[in-house]
Order: sequence, then structure tokens, then C-alpha cells
Amino acid sequence: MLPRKFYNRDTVIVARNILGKRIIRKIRGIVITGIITETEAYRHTDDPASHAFVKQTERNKAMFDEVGHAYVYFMYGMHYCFNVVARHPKSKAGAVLIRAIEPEKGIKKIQKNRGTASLKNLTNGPAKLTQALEITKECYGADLTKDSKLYIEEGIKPKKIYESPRIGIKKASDKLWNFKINIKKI
DNA sequence: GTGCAGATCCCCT
DNA sequence: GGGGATCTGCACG
Repeated sequence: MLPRKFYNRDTVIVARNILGKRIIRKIRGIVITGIITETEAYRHTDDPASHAFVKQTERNKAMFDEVGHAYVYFMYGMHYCFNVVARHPKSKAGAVLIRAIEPEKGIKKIQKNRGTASLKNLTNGPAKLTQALEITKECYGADLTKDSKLYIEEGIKPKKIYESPRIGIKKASDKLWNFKINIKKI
């Protein structure tokens, strides 16, 4: 799996470099894996859109804690989103939102969790992939650098990375901190 | 295919 | 007591 130091770099760098990596989720003996295809970077004092921008609170404290852990939060009354804590050593907070993955193993389980047989609509959104992988606040703070029920390892090498403004937020839309790759031909 | 309403919880002010 | 890093279904055309 990816070492701690992978996450000990600028959040935007990690958001780009984590594309193509493989996320592994184990649920009661069932293994689900997928390739990370879309991410967003959320930093600290220079990023008004970040949860960490105002100050440290009970909800966002994981963003200030050790890198390589999970930051999971609940929103809109029904959805979870999954982030990986990552930041430059000089920064106090930061996280990379995992917005989409390309499923590899455990597709049956994913379809069951998502309640659909569709293949295209399984994990192509931040709340969809947490539902597909059964990521809830139980996973808050989980260490992603250890072999456990949830971690990240090496994957494929992306060719072209596409940059855009981050999705669904109003602030700091000038920052092109949404990154994605196209891996339809693996 | 686009657009909008509704779901409905938790943390912060 | 407000609003949010979203998704789905249904309406319309």
C-alpha cells in the first residue's frame, strides 16, 4: 500500500498523484477494489471552500490530524463523502476528496449496496462510491496506509489528467482543483 | 436529455 | 435554526 510519505506533500500534488491508485475495501470477507478516477483538493487557510478554512472543529479535526487517514463527513441528510488526509508538512490541514472510482472486484456487492444492476452508475460520484463501499462515519480516521478493512495501494499509471473547477461549491471557483482521468481502456 | 424538488441528518452559529 | 464538497425520480417535451 502507499506509504505515509505519499500523503505528506501538498494537497493538490497528492490529489493529482492519487489518480489511478487502487482502493481496497473488505466487508465481512468480501473484497471490493476500484481505481480512483476523480479527485478534488481541499486545503487550509488559502482555500475558502475547504471545511478546514474557518477553524478546527469536531467535524473536520481529521483534516488536521496525521496524513494518510480517512476524513469522512455526512451531508444533505443522507450522504457520506470520503476524503484522504494529505498536506504539505508546513500546512496544518488538508484533504483530497475521492469523487469517483472505476470498479474492479466485488461488482456484485457494489450493485447490491447501490440497489441497481447498472454498471455505469455505480461509483461515479462521491456519495455513490461511499454507498457502494459501505463507507460511513465508522471509517472516520481510519488509517489507509495499513492492511485493514480500507486502504489504498498502487494502481495504474494515468495518461492524461483533466483539470476543472471543483464541483458543487460556490467559493474559490478560480482554483482548478478537480482532477480526473479516463480509463475506459484498461 | 434537462431541470428541479425532495429527502432528512449533523455540526456549527 | 440554517445550510451543506449529493443523488434520485419525475415532469416536461
